[in-house]
Amino acid sequence: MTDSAVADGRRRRKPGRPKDNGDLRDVIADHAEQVFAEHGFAGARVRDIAARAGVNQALISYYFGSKRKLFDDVFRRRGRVLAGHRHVNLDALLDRGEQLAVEDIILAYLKPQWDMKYSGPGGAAFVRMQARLHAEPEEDALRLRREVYDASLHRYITVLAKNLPDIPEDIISMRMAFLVGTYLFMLNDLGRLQDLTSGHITDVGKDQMLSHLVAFLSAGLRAPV
Amino acid sequence: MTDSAVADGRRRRKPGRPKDNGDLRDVIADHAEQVFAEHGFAGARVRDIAARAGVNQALISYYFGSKRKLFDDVFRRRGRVLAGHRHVNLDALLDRGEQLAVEDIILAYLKPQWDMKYSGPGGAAFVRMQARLHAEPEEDALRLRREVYDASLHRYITVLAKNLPDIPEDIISMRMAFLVGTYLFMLNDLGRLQDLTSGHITDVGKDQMLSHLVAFLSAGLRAPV
DNA sequence: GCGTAATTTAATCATTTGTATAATAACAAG
DNA sequence: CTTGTTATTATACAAATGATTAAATTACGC
Repeated sequence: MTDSAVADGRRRRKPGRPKDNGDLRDVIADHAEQVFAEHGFAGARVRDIAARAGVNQALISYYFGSKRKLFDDVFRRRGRVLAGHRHVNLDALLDRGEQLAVEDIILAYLKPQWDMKYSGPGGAAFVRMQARLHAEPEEDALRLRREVYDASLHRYITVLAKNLPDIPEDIISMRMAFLVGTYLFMLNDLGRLQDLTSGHITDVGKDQMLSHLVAFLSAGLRAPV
Repeated sequence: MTDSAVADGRRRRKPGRPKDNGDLRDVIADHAEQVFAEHGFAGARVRDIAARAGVNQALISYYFGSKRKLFDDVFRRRGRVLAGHRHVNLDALLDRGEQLAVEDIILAYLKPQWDMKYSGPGGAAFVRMQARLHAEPEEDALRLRREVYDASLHRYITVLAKNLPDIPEDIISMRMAFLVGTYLFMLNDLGRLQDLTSGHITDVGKDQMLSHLVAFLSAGLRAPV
């Protein structure tokens, strides 16, 4: 339901450039995000994306070249935003100068993803795309992941290492990898937490959940070697 | 010479029941496991599975009915084994009677999965199948997950709650959900840990990795509320 | 030995899928 | 007004896909 002024109203039968030229490219990307999130790359159907975006199927070849390029494009778009926020948050922390708590650093890393998830359907879809991409062993997927995550994750590891002098940087690296798994898995669908635990978790709000997660992960990161 | 029988003189199998029935059903299941792990459900091709198993494509319909049923079947097969080991491990712990350490409980839960992963190609494939299945929002996938994980996870939560009286059972449930995400994500491909951390982790053996993980998760579980 | 049921194959079917092509309309430039 | 460029559509296609069919062959109970 990402607004597409073009999507519902008009049904032009004849080909040709419409009067109100569009950023149909963005409309396509938005809907593609949803479909890829729901079905994964292999499961997504180009026809479905085109239909939901309310455009002709050929348009997606026209704008993106191929299904794979569309996927990469959509993923990078959000990925860059995410990485940007992470960098900004860490910079802000470092500017404070004081000694940082592990909790603050973890929160700075997690919060952008959290906010993105709840920023709208597109954000939630991106989280699901990430979870799926992390389960793909293919080379393409690997490159994309590295491209998106590498830089900011590395900075956080360095800062954490400085704040946890008793723990070797190797271990911190490893634990940050644990962390990525934990939050992605969970953010992927909060609702599923209930399933995993047979309905025990019901009335925990998203903010509360985030702080629970930060507490859990911070304790793990600090665990004595 | 349009006779189809001997066109290529190689091993052209005539139809019919083979002398020694070598349970092709299991052969198919084994190879299906691999293919589903590599490409996910949607990405897997029935033809590919049949080809790798060295059987005719129709045979998989004959034995399993459909692609989806084949997937479920394969998944359940391993899932039951896994759940069985978890139950056994926990029973053994409880029989000891003494006060249990959180580390022991976590290890009892994780070890079967670990062992399975390193028990052979089938075990490793199953781990990847799990990671993929957990990223699927479809209803089918959800039911299957519940069916496999529910019972044993629940028991572990109860035992943990008894051993961590300061932490409400709700919180333990939530943290166990975190735990599932953490270990699945990581077990999915140990090699990828290196990617996530830009090659920082190299010479950590699988046993060592397991104890690192147990330390991390136990600390997280024990974190004060 | 014989008939029947079980197992396996080749061949094919009906769709689905990603992509390509040609036509057409809006718009800009000259 | 003509011409060219760009955005969009309907249509089509060749390849791939999950499933089915009919026949072939053998194991096995009687």
